[in-house]
Amino acid sequence: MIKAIKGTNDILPEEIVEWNYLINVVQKKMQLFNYKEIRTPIFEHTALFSRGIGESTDIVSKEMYSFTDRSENNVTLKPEMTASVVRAFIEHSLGKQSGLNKLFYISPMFRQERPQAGRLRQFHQFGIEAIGSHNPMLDAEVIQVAFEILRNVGLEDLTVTINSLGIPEERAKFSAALKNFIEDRKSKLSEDSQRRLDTNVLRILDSKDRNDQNLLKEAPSILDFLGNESLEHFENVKALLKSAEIPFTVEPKLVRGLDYYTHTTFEITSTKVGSQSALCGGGRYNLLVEQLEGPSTPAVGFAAGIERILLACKSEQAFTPAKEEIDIYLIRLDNQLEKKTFEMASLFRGNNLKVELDYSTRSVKAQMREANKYNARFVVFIGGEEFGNGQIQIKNMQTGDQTLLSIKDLEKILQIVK
RNA sequence: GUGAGCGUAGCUCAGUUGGUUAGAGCAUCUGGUUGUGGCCCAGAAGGCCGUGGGUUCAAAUCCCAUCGCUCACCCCA
Repeated sequence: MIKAIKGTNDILPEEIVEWNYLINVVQKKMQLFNYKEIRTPIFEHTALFSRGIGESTDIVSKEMYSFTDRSENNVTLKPEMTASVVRAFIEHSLGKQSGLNKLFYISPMFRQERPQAGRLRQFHQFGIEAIGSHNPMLDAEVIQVAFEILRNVGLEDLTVTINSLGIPEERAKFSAALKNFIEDRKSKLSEDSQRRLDTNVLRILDSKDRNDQNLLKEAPSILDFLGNESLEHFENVKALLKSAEIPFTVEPKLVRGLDYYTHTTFEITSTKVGSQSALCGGGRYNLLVEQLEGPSTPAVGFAAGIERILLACKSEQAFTPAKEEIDIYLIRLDNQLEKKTFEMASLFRGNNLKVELDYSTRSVKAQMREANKYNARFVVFIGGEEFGNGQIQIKNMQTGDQTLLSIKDLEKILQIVK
């Protein structure tokens, strides 16, 4: 038997209900905040991601689904959306048409990692890329959109953490200081963190190792290395979040793994989804557009994991989808009447009624059971003596009341059923 | 890439000092008198006990291998 590829999931009809609910909330919120949807191809030239995300990041160095196509192009299934959106922004000169582009997306992403709870090889994200403004209002707005979406789908166990990484010069100074601090304690660190000393010093900060965290208690804080402008930007963002009544905590150790972040970074986590607790992550990336050979343009955005959010919803029992029902189930008392049943179905469906019928030849009892299973509001009996007289029985499944009506009196039938 | 756990019916799971024909609940299907649901009752169908090898008179059960799944680490949504 051929099975789905490891780390990929079928989304069955039962689950689609939850997906649609979430996506609906996302679309409504995006509309309210005036974000425009953008869709980009599912794959891109590999160079876009290696240049955009950062050669040394884990995503690029070991998680990408890359291959060469028949024309010997190096292509990659997109592991995240920011690089693609920025590419489209540059390619279509969106910055020239409008000073500020507020974009959102909903799309599958691909990363070849070992799957676990809340981590898949094909997963789905929605997110925002707001390109074209330095204003801290936009940082705050982006966080607000993410937070409100999560709140609106019914999640309560949410933690918003924010931090600022400043500008590259400030980050470099901090990196050096941190490296210094750590070199002295190198031997006491976990193996993983010792390795990170060479690859990415900043990431030692969010090591999960308890001992590491203890050692890091007295480590320098990025916030002490920020210049006045960076500090002011950060203070502004915090003030705006407060005014929007979004609860947050400042976490100087929140560095995030992608190279392109500057200034604000943030994360929204839940304790309800297992080890992969980040439902949403994002921040400002003022240098990426330029780095991808576009005009120097500031930007800020986030990405949120749909599967993780749904996991959180499930464990918080955040929403209970409404029971599906159908308007009419057609029951034929006589199997000779298939054509007539089909015509009746067309007639009702033509009047915007949700109709179901039996496609096998089954007893009336079996058909009734099916009608019940489908949550039919009404059942129409076709056949028998009354049918010879041009009449049908309509049964209200809730009350059990049954009415005999003439087939030709469509007005009356619709009146009862509507 | 590293580590741990688990594979028995469509689903959730019972089933070892190795011993008849492998079970339950839910779901499915059919009945419970002429043409009527839910609840209830009766019955049916559904399994190479993940796969391959080994030990044994005898393996779902013990051993080895292999595949698959899950969770965790790394890292990220």
